[in-house]
Amino acid sequence: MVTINDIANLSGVSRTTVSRVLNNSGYVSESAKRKVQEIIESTGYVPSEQAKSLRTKQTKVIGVILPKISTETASRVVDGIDKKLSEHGYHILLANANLNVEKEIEHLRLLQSRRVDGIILVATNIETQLIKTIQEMNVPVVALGQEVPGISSVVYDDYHAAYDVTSLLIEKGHKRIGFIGVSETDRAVGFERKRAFLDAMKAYNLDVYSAWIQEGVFDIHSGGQAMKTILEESPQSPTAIFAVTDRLAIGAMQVIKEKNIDIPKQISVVGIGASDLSKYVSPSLTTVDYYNEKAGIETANLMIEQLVKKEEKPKKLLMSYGLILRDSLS
Amino acid sequence: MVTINDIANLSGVSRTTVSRVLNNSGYVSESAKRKVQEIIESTGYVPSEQAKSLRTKQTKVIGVILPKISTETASRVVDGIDKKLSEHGYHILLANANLNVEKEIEHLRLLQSRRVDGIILVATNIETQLIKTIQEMNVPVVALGQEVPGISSVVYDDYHAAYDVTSLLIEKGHKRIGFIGVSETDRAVGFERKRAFLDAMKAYNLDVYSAWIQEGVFDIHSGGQAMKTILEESPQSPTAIFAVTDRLAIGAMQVIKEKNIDIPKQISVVGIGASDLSKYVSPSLTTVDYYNEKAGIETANLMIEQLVKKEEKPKKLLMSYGLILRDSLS
DNA sequence: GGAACATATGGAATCGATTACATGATCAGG
DNA sequence: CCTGATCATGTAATCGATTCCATATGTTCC
Repeated sequence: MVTINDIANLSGVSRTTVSRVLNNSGYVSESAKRKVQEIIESTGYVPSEQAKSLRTKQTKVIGVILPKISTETASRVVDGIDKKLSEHGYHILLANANLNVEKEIEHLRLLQSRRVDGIILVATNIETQLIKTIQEMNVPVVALGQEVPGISSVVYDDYHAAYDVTSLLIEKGHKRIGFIGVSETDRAVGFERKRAFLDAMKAYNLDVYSAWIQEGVFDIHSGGQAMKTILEESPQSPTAIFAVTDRLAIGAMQVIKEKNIDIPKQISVVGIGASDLSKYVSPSLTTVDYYNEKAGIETANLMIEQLVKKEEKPKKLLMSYGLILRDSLS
Repeated sequence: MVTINDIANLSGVSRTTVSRVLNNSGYVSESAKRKVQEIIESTGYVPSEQAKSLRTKQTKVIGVILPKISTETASRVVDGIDKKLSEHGYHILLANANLNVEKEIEHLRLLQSRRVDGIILVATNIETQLIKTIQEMNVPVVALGQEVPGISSVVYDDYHAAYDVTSLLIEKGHKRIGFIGVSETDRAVGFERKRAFLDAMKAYNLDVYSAWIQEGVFDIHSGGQAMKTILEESPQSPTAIFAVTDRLAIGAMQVIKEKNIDIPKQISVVGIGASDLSKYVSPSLTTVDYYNEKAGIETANLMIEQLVKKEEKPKKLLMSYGLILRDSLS
């Protein structure tokens, strides 16, 4: 591999001069510049960012830790992050935590060893050990999806989104409403959305039956299982189902349709996420758009602010959301 | 940031010894080892891969160039790639070409400047300039999705998949078959799948009407547009539609349903891709599973072979595929 | 004509690791 | 007691860039 020294020798100048040509800095005569560029061209020399980073102390790489790569949310978010970061010449180093907290911590260390300029943590469960690790590192970290104490984060407005969805159902006249959630250890999706649901029900003085409150695990199948339980374990069926994710909602819809219960005439269903799926299932699913790509962009923005403007104080950004009314609701 | 020198000073040994402890190599006394480890622990020292790579000439990073990040195919593929690469201690540096050939070339250079150990190119259109650039670089490159001359590639069996799908329709008794493709500049999706369709029609002595051959651009909407043209521009409608991607097929289905034409009684629809969507639209879509994650794994495997076993000779791997029969076909 | 300044270039230290080589101690075997 | 392993550690070069500082040559202005 050809190095700056080769270029220097071949052009008959010092590597200092070559460096000047490369970075367009300092004084270089036109003739020297031409000569050097000519040699660079003919040798196909590409300077090593490696070596440069070692000296300049910045890699122009941002590590992105994802809970899982192949999800719609993740890919939208990464798309947004990349859009913004690439504008500023940053690259993304990907790390897949695979829903595993230990791996998340391991990746933090790994990214640190790669001397990334910053780390974006697309978070699920926030654990004390994780927070501790983050605080020990002196690399800017920005979280997306869950609030992490002490660092900048972009969070979805889970509480209000879920509250609005529930209110919507209630205002449409529903009184018997079922709920399909996920484990409350997931603070945003599990805990907050459930809290909002319960609060809204209470605000409207509606009863909540425990048999109608079920839990799934983020996939379509478990949404169906939860729905089965709701339908089978109680004498009376709810007239509406609020599932905390689109996939859970779609699983529920499948089961409802299998039982020849009409959606939305007999049971309305709503989800959260505005997945591609939600638009094309039938009936189309009423859901909430979380603007994931925008969230990615905003997260990258916070990162850039910390890197470029040396912003120290952690910021918290609350994303807005949009209700999408479709046919699964009446 | 604490360096190996700091550790050396604090532990009262040379940095050579620290390096030995770090890499578990050479001779180090138990006492020295303990001392060094203790200091490392207490300072939270993380060695710089940066500096290490500069010396050892390998970064343990693989660049992955994607035509577009937020697609189902891309995320499945990346998932597969990451699974295999992480087993071998490699990380992924992401590059988004955004369906832009110039950006693809630009990213090749950028990745080269980062001294990645290899590059995986998830390809769409192969252009001569791109091939030239690849050949000039002395970094292992593996392509996925399209065959690139001179380098290892993993390709889907577009021809046979499309031929099988067409035969399937014909054997179900369909004679009037419409086709929704994409631009033939996309060799795999555009050219090969169309060629297979035409070949199969010919083999069964079936006529192909030009009004029934339409083109879209990879999204659901354009599938619908193509379908509208097919239905409106010809006196007689086809009894089956073969769309080269699931999204095109789903767009077509939407339009067919809007016109109150029954799927599959009046028109059957098939796609390719086995997208999540295909399973949950109604009727569910008959499609072809391309095993994207597996393809990602295999691609990573080829890369590992080149890196670890120093395999020189380019290999070509043809992926298998699986027909998924669902309700959109009769 | 010399001080002050702009222009052009190179020498050498530096970033944080690895590693070839040298050196010194310890110990076993003849 | 000497020889040659084996063990333990350190010195210094190296990877490929950037950058501070020194030096040399013009150029300008009083």
